[in-house]
Amino acid sequence: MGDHLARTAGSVGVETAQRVREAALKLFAARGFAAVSMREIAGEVGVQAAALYNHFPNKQALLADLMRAHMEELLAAWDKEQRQDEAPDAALQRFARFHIRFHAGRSDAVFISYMELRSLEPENFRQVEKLRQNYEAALRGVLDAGVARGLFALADTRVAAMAIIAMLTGVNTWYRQKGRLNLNEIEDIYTAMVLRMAGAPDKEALCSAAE
Amino acid sequence: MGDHLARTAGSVGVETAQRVREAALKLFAARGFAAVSMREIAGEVGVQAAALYNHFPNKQALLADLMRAHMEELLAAWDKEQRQDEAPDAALQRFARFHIRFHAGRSDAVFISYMELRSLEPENFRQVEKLRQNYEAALRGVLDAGVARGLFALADTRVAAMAIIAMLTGVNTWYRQKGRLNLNEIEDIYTAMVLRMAGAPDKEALCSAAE
DNA sequence: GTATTAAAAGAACGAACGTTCATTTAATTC
DNA sequence: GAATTAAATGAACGTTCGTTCTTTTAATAC
Repeated sequence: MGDHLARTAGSVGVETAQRVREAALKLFAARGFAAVSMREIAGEVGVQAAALYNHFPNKQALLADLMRAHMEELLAAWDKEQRQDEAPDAALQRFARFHIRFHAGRSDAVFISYMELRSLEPENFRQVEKLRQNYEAALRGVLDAGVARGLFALADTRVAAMAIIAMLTGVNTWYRQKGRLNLNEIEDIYTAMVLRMAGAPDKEALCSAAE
Repeated sequence: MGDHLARTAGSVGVETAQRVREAALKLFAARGFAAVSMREIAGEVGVQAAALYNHFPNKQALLADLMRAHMEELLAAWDKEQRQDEAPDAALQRFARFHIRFHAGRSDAVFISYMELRSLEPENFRQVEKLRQNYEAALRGVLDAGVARGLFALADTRVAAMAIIAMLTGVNTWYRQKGRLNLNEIEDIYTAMVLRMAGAPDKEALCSAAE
């Protein structure tokens, strides 16, 4: 007997915890933090709700874990992507491509990170918000450098950074793997728009049509 | 006796319904549809939860009412804003200013309309999504006209319309009435960015720095 | 191989949820 | 001014929620 009781054969803590993260990510993104129950997450993992508490102290900590992890991965990935002594226009182009590509593969985490900030308790919010600001500051650094060298014509790099990130992140609301455009095409379209938006000299002379 | 029972003096149905809408809008925006209870909404209005059901059949219908109303107001307002025979670049500029200004005064409704689509049951979702697509189509019409006349250099007006709307709507995540920039300044910055992004000939010759 | 620890189950907790109902009172109709 | 309708109340419905507790079994340490 004992075929439905207690610790199951082959269960490993870290593996279960990871499967809980994945299930929670998917469910929170699809229906929102408040609308998803611990029982649903547990059901997705194939475990009882009480088992979740072996891995996370409570529901809030699970959300905070997901959001913090996402932002830290994002910052680490951009850190790795950066090149020393790259010209601002090339760096901006790199940023646009990076942002689209990184986020496209993580639509659930992106959705959560932009939608569930309000579900975080103050201390968790503070931490995640700080990471988000770091990312924004990284882009602003590129823009500032471009303005300083006269490459970009931007009235306000703070606003521009937010506008660019909002625009790029918006891709996530409609991008589908089997959609009309593949990721490369989307990146091309957006980098062109971003560069032009920043007032960068256009190598394909799109501006030459002016006047 | 009777000081805490039954119909209260001076209560009028349509007024209470409106106050319910306002309370729900505020609470849904702040904490999300699923996280707000009917009792909280009722408390904000100063009424018992059961009284809400005199005005709305259920919680879902209340959300759908808010979202449909917001989208219909948006479309009606843009319809009024449009000018006959306006040049595409002027129309795009008008759209950008309109979108920012309209949304700035309705941050709660905007938040809900972009975040709680997933909380709508299929039929309600279909209706609201249709309205949203109409709005997107309105902007795409401006962009297409501009491309047709050689005023805009856009590789994909579908993508561009979504990018512009995402970028403009992003203002709502940070704009505050007493912030560093007033609404006029924000509109100036964004219209400049949008026009340049579309590749519109720049009257202030910002492109002339190129090459 | 025994003792300990880790990871699960299942039952139960009180609290809160959306909603319904019977009742009461105010406003309106005739 | 009596009858009707509209708008509220308070209590209650059955569910579901996040979480805790005890128990059981698997994996690990000695």
